[in-house]
Amino acid sequence: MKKPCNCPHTHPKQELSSLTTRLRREARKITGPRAAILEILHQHRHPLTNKEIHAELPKGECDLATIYRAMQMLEKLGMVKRFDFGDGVARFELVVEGDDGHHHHLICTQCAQVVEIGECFPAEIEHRIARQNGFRAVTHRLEFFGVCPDCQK
Amino acid sequence: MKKPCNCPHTHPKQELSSLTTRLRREARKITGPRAAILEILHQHRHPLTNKEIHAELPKGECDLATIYRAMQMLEKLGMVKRFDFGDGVARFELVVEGDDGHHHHLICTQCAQVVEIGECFPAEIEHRIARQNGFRAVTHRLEFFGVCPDCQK
DNA sequence: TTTTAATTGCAAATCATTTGCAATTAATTG
DNA sequence: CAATTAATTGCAAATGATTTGCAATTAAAA
Repeated sequence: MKKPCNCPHTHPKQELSSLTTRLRREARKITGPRAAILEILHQHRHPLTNKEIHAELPKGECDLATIYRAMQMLEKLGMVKRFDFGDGVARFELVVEGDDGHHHHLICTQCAQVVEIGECFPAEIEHRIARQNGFRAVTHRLEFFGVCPDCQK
Repeated sequence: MKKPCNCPHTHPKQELSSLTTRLRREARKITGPRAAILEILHQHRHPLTNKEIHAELPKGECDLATIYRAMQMLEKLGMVKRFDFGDGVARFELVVEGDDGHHHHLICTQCAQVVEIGECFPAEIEHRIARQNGFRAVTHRLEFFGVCPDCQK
């Protein structure tokens, strides 16, 4: 379950400083480890596991436990979104300010390649499901799985 | 994350024997622990965790490791379907013969009550997603979360 | 009933994630 | 800029779910 992320895509420059601003706003310290973690998340568009983030950091830069703690905090602040691909490992993606980060992925079951999906579960159907069962504040967790072009060869 | 399953619903009688038949067909032994596990799954319509299954069994009836092994095997044979509610614990449901068991749930984030959902992600949209990305054999994992009627009070 | 391969119990091993705690440090204050 | 303080970190140990090695047991075939 891994694949080098050779995408040169980085998020808009502005974002990084806005991230530290957001942290400060919450009375949180901008520490070396945190800046480094945000930097890594910033350079990858795909969800990363804590272990992957740890591996990206210069050796000894930051403890794995610190990354776990940072992700918990960032998630609580809504700066990061947690994804579950069903393999028992949490993955995280930076969330653009003002957005809730809700979206889905298409994952290759052979090589774990991840594609971000624009589609979402139809809101009308979700509302109907909520109504029919008397539930409130209904959302969903949705991920697609299949075999990518490369792995079909 | 638990709730007594006070549903008297059991699956059609016929099923149980057909289950053992299926096992035999696969050159698998019908052992006490396995029969007991199938019996438990048979009496519950909601997904159960291995620990819950273990708790349902008469004390000392069967080791937890045996249940883990049995579920792995039953899943491979397609007799059981694994569900992931995102809380780090696997849940299983018996699959009706001839069916693939694909369906979804609506889970209360407060009391963990589970409702089985009839709706599914629209096939046309899924096909489009597969096509647009060149993926084959695409499926999805989908669960809904919200606050149930009881927990709204 | 014998033979044999599948299965089980039990303990130890894995893995991801969390946590206690003392040492370190960012940010504030004077 | 130095002192003060609460937040943060590293490290090791603790958790929890799940897996695995292995010797003893047992279902099913012969």
